[in-house]
Amino acid sequence: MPELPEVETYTRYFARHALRQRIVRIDVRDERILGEIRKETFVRKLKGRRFTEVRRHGKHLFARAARRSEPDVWLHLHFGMTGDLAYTRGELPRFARVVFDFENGSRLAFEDMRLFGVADLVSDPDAFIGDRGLGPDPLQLTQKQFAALLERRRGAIKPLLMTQEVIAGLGNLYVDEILYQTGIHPRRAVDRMTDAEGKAVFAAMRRILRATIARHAREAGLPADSLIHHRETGERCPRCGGTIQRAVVFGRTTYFCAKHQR
DNA sequence: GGTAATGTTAGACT
DNA sequence: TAGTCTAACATTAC
Repeated sequence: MPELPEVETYTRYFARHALRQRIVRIDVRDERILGEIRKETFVRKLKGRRFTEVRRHGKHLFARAARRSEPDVWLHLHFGMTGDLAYTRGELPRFARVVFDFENGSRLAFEDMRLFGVADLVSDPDAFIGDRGLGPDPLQLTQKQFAALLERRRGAIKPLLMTQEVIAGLGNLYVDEILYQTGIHPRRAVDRMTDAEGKAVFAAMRRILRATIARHAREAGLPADSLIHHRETGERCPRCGGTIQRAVVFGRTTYFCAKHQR
């Protein structure tokens, strides 16, 4: 389930289990997950190294793999639509695509059923973020900076929030949730939003992301009156009694309340 | 069997 | 130019 809150959860999971561990073996079980990099290169560059730091930007995870007196290499993971991590001593997940074996006998599996994710290597995460043109991470953004992102924009709010080059980390589910909780229609033109609405979107974004990250840690979800539990046409809106509608916006299935989202 | 799925991207259109 | 749409990628679950 990889949007920003999930990738943040994977990052913490990585830190908890895989940090400071030496990689003794790497098993690329399906090369299609590697993108451009060759399997031999990927394995050769990581083997024998130790993960010393893990970072996240938007939906991207970076883990520094260090070896004394050699330049750092960073493992870069993108989780696509169905990516996940599993640290285990026992059975591997069915769709494990890359498996890192550690000195202590445990293994970290990068699994991804649909193979839309990527595992590769980068020399510097900041350079990667710059090259890719990724926007700022929503959790490291002030209200003022967020307001600046909306300035001089045409078009609808949902596509804007989904565009990783504008702001990095939001996906289909959480953008719908943010707009639902602020009462803004997904197709509302950005230049027809008030300053107060902009502030409300910013506040909801932070609130929802933080709450989701916090609740992932406890295996719970967003409150029962959140849109995420009612993503079905014809559902009764738990906030205003309106009807949940479905539309396609920016190529993605979008749910919203026809009554209170304007 | 048809459809849709939390993502990204190239190409085309307005 | 900026914004939006479509199709494609691979695989499963309903």
